[in-house]
Amino acid sequence: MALLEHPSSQGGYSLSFLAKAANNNPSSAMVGDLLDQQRSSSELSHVVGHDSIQVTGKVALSHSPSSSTSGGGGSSAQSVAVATSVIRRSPDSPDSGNEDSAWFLRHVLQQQQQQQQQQHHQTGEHQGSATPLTPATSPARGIRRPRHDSSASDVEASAADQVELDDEDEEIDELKKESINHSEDEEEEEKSKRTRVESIVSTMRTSTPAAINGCKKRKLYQPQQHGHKFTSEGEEEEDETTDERNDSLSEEQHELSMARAQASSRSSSAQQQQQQREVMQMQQTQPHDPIRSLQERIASLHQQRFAALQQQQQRSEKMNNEPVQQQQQQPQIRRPVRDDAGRTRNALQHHQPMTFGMRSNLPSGDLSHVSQAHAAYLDATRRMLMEQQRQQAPSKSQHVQPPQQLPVSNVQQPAQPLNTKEPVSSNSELEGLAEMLKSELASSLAQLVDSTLSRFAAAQQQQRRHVIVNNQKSSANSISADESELSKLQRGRVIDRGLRNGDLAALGLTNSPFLRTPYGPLPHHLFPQQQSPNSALNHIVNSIGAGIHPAAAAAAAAAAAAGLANMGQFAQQQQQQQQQQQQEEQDAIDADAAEQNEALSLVVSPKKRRFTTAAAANNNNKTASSERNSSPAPGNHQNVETRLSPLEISLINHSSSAHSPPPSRSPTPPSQQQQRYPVPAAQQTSAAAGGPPPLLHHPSLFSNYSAYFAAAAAAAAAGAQQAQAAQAAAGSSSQRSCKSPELDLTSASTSASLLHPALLASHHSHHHHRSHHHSGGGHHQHDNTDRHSESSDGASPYGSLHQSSTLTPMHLRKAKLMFFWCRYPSSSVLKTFFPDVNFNKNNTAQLVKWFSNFREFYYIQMEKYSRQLLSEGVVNADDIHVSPDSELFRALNLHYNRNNHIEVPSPFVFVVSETLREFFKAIQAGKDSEPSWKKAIYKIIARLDEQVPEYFRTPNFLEHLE
DNA sequence: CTGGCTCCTG
DNA sequence: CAGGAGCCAG
Repeated sequence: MALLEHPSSQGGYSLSFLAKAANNNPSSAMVGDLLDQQRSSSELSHVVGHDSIQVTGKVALSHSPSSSTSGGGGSSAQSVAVATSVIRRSPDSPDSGNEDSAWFLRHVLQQQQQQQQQQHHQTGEHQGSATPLTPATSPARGIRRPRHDSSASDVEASAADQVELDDEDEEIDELKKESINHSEDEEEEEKSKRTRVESIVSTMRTSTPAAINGCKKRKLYQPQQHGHKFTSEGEEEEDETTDERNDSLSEEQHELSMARAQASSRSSSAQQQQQQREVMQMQQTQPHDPIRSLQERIASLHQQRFAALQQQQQRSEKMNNEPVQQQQQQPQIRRPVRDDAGRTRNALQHHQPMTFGMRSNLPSGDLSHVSQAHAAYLDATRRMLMEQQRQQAPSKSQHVQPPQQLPVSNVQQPAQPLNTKEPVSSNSELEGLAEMLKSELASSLAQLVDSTLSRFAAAQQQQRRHVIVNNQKSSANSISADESELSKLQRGRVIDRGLRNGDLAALGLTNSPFLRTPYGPLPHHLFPQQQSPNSALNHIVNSIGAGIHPAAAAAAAAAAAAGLANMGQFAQQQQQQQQQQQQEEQDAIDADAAEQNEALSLVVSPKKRRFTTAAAANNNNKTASSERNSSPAPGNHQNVETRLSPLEISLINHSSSAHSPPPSRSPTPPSQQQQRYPVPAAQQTSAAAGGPPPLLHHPSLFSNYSAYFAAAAAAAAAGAQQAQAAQAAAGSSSQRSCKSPELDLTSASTSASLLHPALLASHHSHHHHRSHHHSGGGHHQHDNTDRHSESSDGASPYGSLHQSSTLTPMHLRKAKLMFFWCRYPSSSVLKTFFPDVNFNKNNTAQLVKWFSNFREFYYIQMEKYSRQLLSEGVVNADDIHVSPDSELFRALNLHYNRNNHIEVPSPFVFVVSETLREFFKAIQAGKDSEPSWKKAIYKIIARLDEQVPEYFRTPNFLEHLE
């Protein structure tokens, strides 16, 4: 529940920002949409892997501790319903016309036309099944999947689909009914979102750098998130804004925006406005350009997906009563949920809690926007097939129904996303379409990206940079609304991530400069690597990377590599790698997200230094963002809100809901549980219902990031070669850290997560030298340092790193921040987080001593506070809920996080509450009179250690700590 | 014996 | 926080 709080608080900001962004920066929103679309499209090919991943993630989540905590299901379901309702509404293009400016109206009209045309095209292409996948079908799926057998469900779904096409409004009404309170707001929001999206798309077309990014669909999501995180840096600003806007937009809007974005991206590459118009015409009439035709198809597919997702969500909401069904549905819903939840949350503050709950549920499924997208896509394709079959022979429709089972199949068969799903549908047509789309998208995207991006990227990049610079120059308050919006949006997203992640996300570090830094460098790193495979890819990557988010660039590079390279095997390998990396990265992403959030606060201090020019540029951007955040209240507010909100919410939930107890007693923090322990779907549902919210959040966050990371990883892998990837993985695995054996077990799944793709890439590029040295030189250093005084830093032969044997106050700060995750770090692990230190016996002991001192203070505070609670008449340890705004946390934060470099991670909040309970119980039992009565508590707390976010290993980390 | 931790003190 | 003492485990 704590997680929920964070998002909500942030959501408020994000909402306001979103609104601003929508009004002020339609382009950014467009970019986000484009990115999303691109991701989805690109992801399609790789979907299979993602799906499988998602499933696993869900399982893990469900397993976690939540079984005990069964309370939140209802809320989550409601939130889901809300999201779905929103989505449904969004599909209705006509409604979107509310936007302020005539311009918006134009766009809306155009969009509507486009949509209609697209639909027609789809139908024509797919044999008329194109009708929106929509809600009816999706819900049916949700039900179906669980039940598998029910032919009735299939019939309903088919009927629903038909109805849906004609009567989206009705669906909307239903949704409204479901979410009575939220419906009105949602509708308005949806309309506004649509309009925004349209405007954005139009702007995108005109401005389009984003479009370039959009080329690589999958990565787009991830990059966006990253971008959000890093928005402060500047280059990412547009993307972030777009993302934020997207968040605000309903899923349906997303679909539309995606389609539009794709079209816009292409058009933008060619020519902005004219292109837009052309695209519209193309869609309507016929696409002369293969790309456009592809875009249209994709857009239609996306729309269908979204519709299906929405339907599923809606049904899932309905199904909430039935946990099992919900669980089954979750996989498909996950992605939409995440987007919807996050965005809706931003858009609708009232719904925030609900959306959070939704997120939590969905995230559990998680990871996978891609998987969800795939599921949606599959659903759409299925529906199409179904319709076709109906037309031909009603009986055949049943075959289509099998799609419900698809989730399972997807899970089993990660390799072929589209194909796997299609087979389920049992229609070769779908497969053919999927393949066609994939190939077309890949080729078209690559070409488009190359040509358009190369042209526009440079100009756009320059412009963006200029803008960023200007923004940076201006004070945070004075900073353009866009930037502020971006930063806010980023925060919001970060929060979302954090929530989803549960573990690290809670930290709120997502915005942390760390993350940003990696991204900045990533593109550059990626480029060289990618260059080897394809020059074309390099171009794309370079253009994208320079102009757009690194993540987007990475994604684009990956997509380009996959598509252009033709290297079937090679591409496949990359995809596989990406998938694997994505899984691993998902965890890392969570951490990153958390870090980023914190980073924002940290960013506040402009002191950061960066070695490379690119880094400098990034830094500038970051600093600007940081300044924004810090100087204006927003940064602080966010932190404060997030901190307070989670605990408060948790408390509220506990008090209000019977189920409330979620986190209280579970030995391990929810986040850990989620990541580490695979949970059965059934459990998941229970967890979602009553379980701790954090778990659910993870998946959604992961999905976005995971895609990005996967793309980045894939790009890196492709370019850099597997060897490097292996090294990176090994390094990350070895680095990871913190101990608790029990947790480590879980880490097996999460181990990969530690590494951020971006970080890895950056590390490789920048610190590749280091890694080599580490293996060999590290020992030498130790030996030398051990005997001799720590004195000189010069010892390090490692050129890039200026190592010193002395631990500086900055190192102390970093160690303190690390304490939020790890109370009992092993010295070996600890050393890995201070690569700039030449460790010898002395400084190692010093570092260990620090943590010992940290613990001492921590336990003193805990004992003190627990005694206070006892004196206040608290009887039941389960009633103890620590609020981030409590005196205890103020004291702890003062100690470990004086400058509020990071937001207190939710896992730490959990640890604190758990520690308090243990102390409380021990004191209550009078054990404090016993000799070493604290040791038992120490053992318990030692088990709660989590891996320190991978970004803490970033060489630039210290720079971020002012 | 070493490493690591806790406890106590300054 | 750092030092020092004491305890414990490998």
